[in-house]
Amino acid sequence: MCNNGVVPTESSRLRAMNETRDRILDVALDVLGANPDAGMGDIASAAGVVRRTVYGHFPSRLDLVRTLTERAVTEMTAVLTEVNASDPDADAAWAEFIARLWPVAHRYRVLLALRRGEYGEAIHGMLGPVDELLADLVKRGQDSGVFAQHLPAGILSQVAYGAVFAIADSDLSDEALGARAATITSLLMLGVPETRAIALVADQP
Amino acid sequence: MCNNGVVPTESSRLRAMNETRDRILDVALDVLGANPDAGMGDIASAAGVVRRTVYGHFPSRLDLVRTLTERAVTEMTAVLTEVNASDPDADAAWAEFIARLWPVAHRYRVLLALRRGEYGEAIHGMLGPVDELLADLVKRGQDSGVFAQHLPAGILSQVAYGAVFAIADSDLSDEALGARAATITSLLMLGVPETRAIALVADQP
DNA sequence: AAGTCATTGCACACCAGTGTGCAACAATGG
DNA sequence: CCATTGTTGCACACTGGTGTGCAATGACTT
Repeated sequence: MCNNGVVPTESSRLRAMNETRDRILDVALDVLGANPDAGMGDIASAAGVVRRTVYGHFPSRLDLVRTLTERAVTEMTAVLTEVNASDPDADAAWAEFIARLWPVAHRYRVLLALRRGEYGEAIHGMLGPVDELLADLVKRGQDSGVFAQHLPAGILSQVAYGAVFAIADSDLSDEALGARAATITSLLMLGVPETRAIALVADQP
Repeated sequence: MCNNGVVPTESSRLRAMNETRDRILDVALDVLGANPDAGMGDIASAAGVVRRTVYGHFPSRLDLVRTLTERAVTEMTAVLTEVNASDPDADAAWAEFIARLWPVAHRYRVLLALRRGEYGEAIHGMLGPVDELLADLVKRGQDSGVFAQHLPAGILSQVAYGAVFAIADSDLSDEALGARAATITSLLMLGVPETRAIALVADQP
């Protein structure tokens, strides 16, 4: 009676099953990214699988989106808490955060669109913790004088990282340029002077 | 044989008809603003009218959205061309533009959401001229050195006025504060120094 | 008074997407 | 070899929105 808990050695069947499950999730990000209104059928065929199979892994469309969101929240909070604790300066923390968040944001940019309409409330609720961490960081920057105060921290943080997603969404061919541009732009709108913003970006690897 | 062209004196029937038509359009902005996926039925009942009547004025949902977009484009280009010609400094022009655009942007903020999914292409196409004017203004600012160049003018203008719409979309209770915040934020992300941005906003009535 | 016509209230067909049920199939594991 | 089980392909019912057709109504026009 071994293998009583979960996934000790993962028999080949289970591995295959998880692979299709993961593939569905990965593909769903792409497909929904291209068209947020895509149906389960579109996702299924894009994943090389039948619609019925998708429902085998995710009882409903909402479950799929929810799982996607969970992933995003997990990855984002991980980056955010880590950076938040390590860097004493709010502006440097923001710069590092965006730089490290960029690949994630680029992958999950569809969630911004999905936040409206239909599952908006569910997604919005799950993204709450991320929003709070973000607002805290901006608040810290405002209190220490490195960020502007023309907007309350809650809204300013939303608008700033909304811009990051917007840039991630724009058809920018160069990936690295996008990351730098997103960092600089968000820093600028947070009230960081251009010279300082450029210096911060230059520090990034 | 008078009244051969259009609307010379508008008999009371025609006036009533145009009133309902305009009411439908006005209400549609609100309803779609609250929920971009709202159906013709929702719009109809919100306008105090039956669904069938809406189809009497607009043969299809697309026609309605198109009319809405036409309105927005007309109002926006009017403001934009006027401001663009009058003000020699790009940053001052942008500040005035946003200030005057604000009420319009606030009304038509739904178009930002509608730009994706379903009618996205149609709307995007109609908004083309506005995008160009906007990009030209930003380009002018970049060439004269008042705007930053971390992003190409086309994308930077999109992101900047995307932020304006985002602020218009945020649940900001104070209207006047929203306009000022939108102007300052967009100026900041265009690379205008905070002091200059605040000075420009202070010049606004 | 008679006619015009926007509006109404119902009817309907149509479409697209969702979610479920079930019998077959095929690869894996004992 | 046989049982398990993820996958498949087809079936179906259901929902919700779209767009159309048509007779009846009632206010306005001539």
